[in-house]
Amino acid sequence: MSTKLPECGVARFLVLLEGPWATLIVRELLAGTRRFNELRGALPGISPHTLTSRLRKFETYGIVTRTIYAEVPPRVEYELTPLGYEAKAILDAMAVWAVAVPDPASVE
Amino acid sequence: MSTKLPECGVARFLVLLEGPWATLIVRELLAGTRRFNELRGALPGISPHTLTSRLRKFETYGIVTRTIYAEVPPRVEYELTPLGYEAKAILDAMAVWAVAVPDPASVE
DNA sequence: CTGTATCCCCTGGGATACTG
DNA sequence: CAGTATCCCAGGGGATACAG
Repeated sequence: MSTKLPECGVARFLVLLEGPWATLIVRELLAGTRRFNELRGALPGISPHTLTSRLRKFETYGIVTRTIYAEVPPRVEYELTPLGYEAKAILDAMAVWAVAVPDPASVE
Repeated sequence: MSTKLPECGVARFLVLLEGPWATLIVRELLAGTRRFNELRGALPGISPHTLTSRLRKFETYGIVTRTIYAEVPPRVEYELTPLGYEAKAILDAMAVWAVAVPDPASVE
């Protein structure tokens, strides 16, 4: 990120899971190994551009592994590393809390 | 956010705490009531523009209250609502996990 | 002090087309 | 199937100046 955020754990998290799709991709992988197009299908609206971009970033941070099977047609599987799986508790907590927050649209 | 994300709890969270500063502001308020300039001082680099923008959004979602004291000079205090405080566990978890993730810069 | 108003930049993300 | 390459857009965010 261009913005220089303060040095704290939360900021590290924000840089890693930057952007609206990042967290959703991790969430999808939480359910198990996924192939490129399986992820696309599970994330309606995401473009291959974005998906590739996020996946590559996760790889460099070591929270996702990319396994290539030299077959025809080619097959590539993405899977969370143990470290990646540990994010599950956080995503679950995020979902629970967010649902409790009232929707301003329904209020105003 | 312009992007239409899937309908799930995690997505709600992402929309609400959109942007790198949002979460950090909540984190700061977790420590207690803060005035506008106290937040600015605690968040080096944030512009009044951004701070105001995020704070207003939090208000509309009911996770932050804005109390205005008709004094001279004017004083305005921001405080998390009980609902807002409940996000503490999530931010703590985020920080713990993120610190465990290796920094790719130090690896490459 | 607490914002608001402009103007500009940057990056995530979409759309589309094309390759190994 | 699994990407990569372009081009474009939206909006978060910074800087600065100004207002209540």
